[in-house]
Amino acid sequence: MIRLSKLTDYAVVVMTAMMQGDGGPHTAVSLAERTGLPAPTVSKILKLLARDGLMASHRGAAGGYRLARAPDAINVAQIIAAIDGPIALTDCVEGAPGACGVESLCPRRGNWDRVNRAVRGALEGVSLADMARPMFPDPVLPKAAPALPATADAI
Amino acid sequence: MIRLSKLTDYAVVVMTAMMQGDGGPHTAVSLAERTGLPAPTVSKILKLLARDGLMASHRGAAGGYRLARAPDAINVAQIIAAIDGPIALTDCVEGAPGACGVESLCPRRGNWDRVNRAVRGALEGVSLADMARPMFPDPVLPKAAPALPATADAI
DNA sequence: GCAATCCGGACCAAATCAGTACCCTTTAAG
DNA sequence: CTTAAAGGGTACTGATTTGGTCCGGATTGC
Ligand code: FES
Ligand code: FES
Repeated sequence: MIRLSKLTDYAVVVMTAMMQGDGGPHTAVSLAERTGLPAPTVSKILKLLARDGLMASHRGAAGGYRLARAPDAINVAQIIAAIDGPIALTDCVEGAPGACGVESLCPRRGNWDRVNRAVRGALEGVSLADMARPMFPDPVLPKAAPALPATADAI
Repeated sequence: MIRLSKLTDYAVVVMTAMMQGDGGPHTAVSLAERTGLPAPTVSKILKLLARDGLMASHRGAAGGYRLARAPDAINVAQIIAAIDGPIALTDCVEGAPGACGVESLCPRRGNWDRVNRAVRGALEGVSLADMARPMFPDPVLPKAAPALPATADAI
């Protein structure tokens, strides 16, 4: 189903949660409470995001995390890259030669690259601000539940 | 790493292999020989592709598989959908409500949909014919090995 | 009728992922 | 200076997914 990992999903949840409130730093546990996610998991996510420079972390007694950039300067491609590693759909797109089993027989040894580029472009086009745009002024408040068109939408 | 499954990769290998030769049907084992993949696996792939109408199958003594459409009328999105199931990056994009754990707290309960659409569009833009375009006139013949720019390319 | 071929499902082993726990380092507050 | 509140890192385990294999049918051509 080509799904991205649940952690990445959570990362967006956490980051959107950080967008609200004053500019002060958020601690891991406070974010966990607000998102309803387990605290250790939130901590893990924040660490990964900080490692890639999407978060500014501040240690010590009154420390916490803060978004490193404005929400519209962060796109989902960056978030995915931080959690799941580089965006590469296949093995053979990497630098490592021999990663692919059928290497010498395979006709399109570099054509997935075209697909990669297309997907990456699509992902870069969506910013964190876009993801947070609708509903979130405060609590749940699903204004009549958008009623997704269900399966008819999946390819 | 948001990778697509190895089976999907193989599916493209098999399909490009089917593009060469006359219009006659290909048997599963002959394709296995030519691609170097294990025969049962090839069979499995062909079955999945046939189920989604990408292949025309013919049973019986002189049976085999055949591409249902012209190579440029098949895009990678369709192949992925056939092997991996519908292209949906997250649970909550599906029709099933309650699939997502943090549902009621989650702010962007339909915004991954935007990302999905973008990715799907990107995938639909690449056809099977595109994937097979360079090298394949006959055997391996890697004309000086494209030398992919390695990691610098991954996001 | 017989052999070749596809069809559909069940099945197992391996890899990956999610989640948790533990301990260390850093830093501000008192 | 001391202490406690935070993040930093790593390692482990259970659950889930994936890759690959197998087998007993159903179909068709000779
Ligand atoms: S799949 Fe990697 S070279 Fe063909
Ligand atoms: S992740 Fe599914 S509703 Fe939020």
